Amino acid sequence: MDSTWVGTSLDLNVNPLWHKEEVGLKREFDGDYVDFEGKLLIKRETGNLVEELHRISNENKKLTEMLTTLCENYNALHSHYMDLVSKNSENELSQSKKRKTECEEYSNIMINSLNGNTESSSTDEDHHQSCQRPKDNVKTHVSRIYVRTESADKSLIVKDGYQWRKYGQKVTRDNPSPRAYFKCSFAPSCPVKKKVQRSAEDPSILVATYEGEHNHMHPSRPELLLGSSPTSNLTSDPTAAPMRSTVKSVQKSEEAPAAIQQLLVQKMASSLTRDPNFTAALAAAISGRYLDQTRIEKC
DNA sequence: CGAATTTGACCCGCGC
DNA sequence: GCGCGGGTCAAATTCG
Ligand SMILES: [Zn+2]
Repeated sequence: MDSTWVGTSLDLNVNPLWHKEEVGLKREFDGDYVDFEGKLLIKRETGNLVEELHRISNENKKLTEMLTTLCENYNALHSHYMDLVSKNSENELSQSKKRKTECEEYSNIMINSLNGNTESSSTDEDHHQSCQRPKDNVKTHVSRIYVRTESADKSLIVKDGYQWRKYGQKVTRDNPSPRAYFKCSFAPSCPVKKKVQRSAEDPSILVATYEGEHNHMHPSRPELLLGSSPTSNLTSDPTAAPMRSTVKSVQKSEEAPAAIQQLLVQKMASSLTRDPNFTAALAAAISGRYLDQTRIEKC
């Protein structure tokens, strides 16, 4: 996520402008002679800055986890909503017209954040009305999800909040990457399956195909507390490694309709901005990321 | 030690 | 029937 991504609709203080000591610290450097007191002062300031960096990085990590879980929840909710909508239309349809078999609903959902680095996704669209009438198969709710991820290795994992058990992996004909088959861990009471395969054209996109509908609750962790004040969780972890956030830009321009993405962003943002704690925390997170960036490119 | 993953075998539909 | 390609099973293996 880059700052313009959120900065459009969220009223955040993106500019950190923290530590006015920086000017004083810069003034110590004019003239190529730095005396001992200046060194001491610089050392002390550096210590403070490092401590602040750790604190903010830690906070940034927590907020990123929060955002990830939020996106998972959003995705699960959206998928559930799609299921309800399709079921509803199916009921109406079966009462009115039995003959017209509805083509299975390809609901293309967007996911925003997964796996350490958060990125956007794009919906490929084959919204063809090919009302195929195979067997009386109206129950298979197939939904396709395109996940933008940067893990170029063979992890092939899509964190959507549910727990899956892998039961197969095959190489397919026209794709160098294998396809993984998963079942819901609540098998066989929950018949949901999903297939995950890296996209053939862009290897940084995972294509997850969900099939079925969960009949149990979302086992997502509800214990991460959203209402905590952003200044309260300052548990300074000395071993906290700074979050290595890979900064990158969305370059899938031609097949990523930015309008839909903006719409989703606005939808999520409007539901988020009602919580002032969250906005403040997000601002802090962005500041932390900004700090991290500058520190990385400085070292 | 039980659960989850791996991975080759197996199955099944489809075109020839 | 045969081969092929996608999907699943299950024994072996690894993992927590
Ligand atoms: Zn399930």
